[in-house]
Amino acid sequence: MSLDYAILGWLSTGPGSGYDLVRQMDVGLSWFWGASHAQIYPRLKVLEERGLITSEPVTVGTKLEKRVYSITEAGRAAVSAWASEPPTYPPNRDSERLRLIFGDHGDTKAMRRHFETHLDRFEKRKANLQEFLDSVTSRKHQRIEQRIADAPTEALKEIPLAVRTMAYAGDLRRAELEIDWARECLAWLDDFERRHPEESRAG
Amino acid sequence: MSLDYAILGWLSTGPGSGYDLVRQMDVGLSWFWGASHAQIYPRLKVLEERGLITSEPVTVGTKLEKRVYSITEAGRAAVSAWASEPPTYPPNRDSERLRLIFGDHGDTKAMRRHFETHLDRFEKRKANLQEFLDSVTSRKHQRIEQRIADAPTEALKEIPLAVRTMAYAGDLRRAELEIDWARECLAWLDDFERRHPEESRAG
DNA sequence: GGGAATCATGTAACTTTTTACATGACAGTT
DNA sequence: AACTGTCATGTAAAAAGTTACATGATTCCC
Repeated sequence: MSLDYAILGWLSTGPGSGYDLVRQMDVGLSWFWGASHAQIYPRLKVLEERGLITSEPVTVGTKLEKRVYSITEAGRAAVSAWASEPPTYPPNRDSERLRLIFGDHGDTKAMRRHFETHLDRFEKRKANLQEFLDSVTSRKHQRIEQRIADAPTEALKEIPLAVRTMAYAGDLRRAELEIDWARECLAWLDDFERRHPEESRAG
Repeated sequence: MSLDYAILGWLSTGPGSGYDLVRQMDVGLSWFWGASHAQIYPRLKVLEERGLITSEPVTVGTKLEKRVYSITEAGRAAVSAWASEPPTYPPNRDSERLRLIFGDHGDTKAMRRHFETHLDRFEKRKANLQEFLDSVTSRKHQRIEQRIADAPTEALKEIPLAVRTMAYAGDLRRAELEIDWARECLAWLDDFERRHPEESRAG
């Protein structure tokens, strides 16, 4: 179960609460594996039962308690074992392209809206990723620095930053490809509507 | 639920059995929405209960019965309504990149295996997509022809083929991007191992 | 006629994910 | 003192998806 390893992997860079993990989803982790608090809190309990993480309560103010989780040696071993497992590929699930293929092909206005939404979404995504990639390459992330510090040899210190750069730069290019694709689809639609002005309405 | 619309959308191009739909998953539909027979058969019953599809038993040979489903007018209306709904975006779930980010960064051999698997997977995917795209553009698909024939005006006959070409060509470029990405990651790894031959082993 | 592959359809148990419900503390501000 | 936003953690019910179990017919080849 990948969620387990998203949690364990994140905790392998330092302790944190369930809420920290929920926050982390908004600022980077969800590029790879998104999950809501309703999944995270129960899962943390399971991982603790299995001895892969431990927790201690921390009192904030006078009454508010949070549980701060840390990875155990067993947890680190589990991550290490998972890391060399062969990848498994889930089925493709793309509701947007499903709509494009099976949608109402008389309704070019709806098609246009969908392409524009696609374009907008990936332009925003590109901007966010660019910002995030910049912050990674200028080494502003405490948890990545921790990873670098934890590397057992000088040479291996290079890797944590490199894999993140590769991963996020890859995502950035994926976003750029989607932007190009949406623009080309819109250009085709412009051309279609120019050639067939009578069809340029909801069907 | 997108599976419903994958089923309805497919049935909107002509009647077919559950098994036909299962087969279809291997030859095109699963590029967008993969599903196994264990999901499809129960779902067909639900859609029939809701009046979106109807079925009739067809006897093959002397005893074997199959149920052939057809979309109803209510079903077509449901597809049409769904087609103009705004898209919803599911959370990202990419276990491969999760492994890259949180995997064992001392084990460069495992990293290499993962990049090679990625490369291999998308090279195969590219080849399959290329073949499929060729068969689409040379109009060898009966169900696409049906879509074209069903278009209410001459101008709209252009759309079914165009959207499929856009969709599969987009997928092809996505596959090509993944191939480039994997090659670059491997090049980085080659360079790393050249610079640090002592780390070129499982850690 | 036997065997293998494929056609054809289903169910049961389980896991994973989503949506909604639910609660309460703390911090700032008007 | 009331209000708003954020911090913080949970549960319950439902939906969606996977894996395994299960059965029988037909077709084709040997």
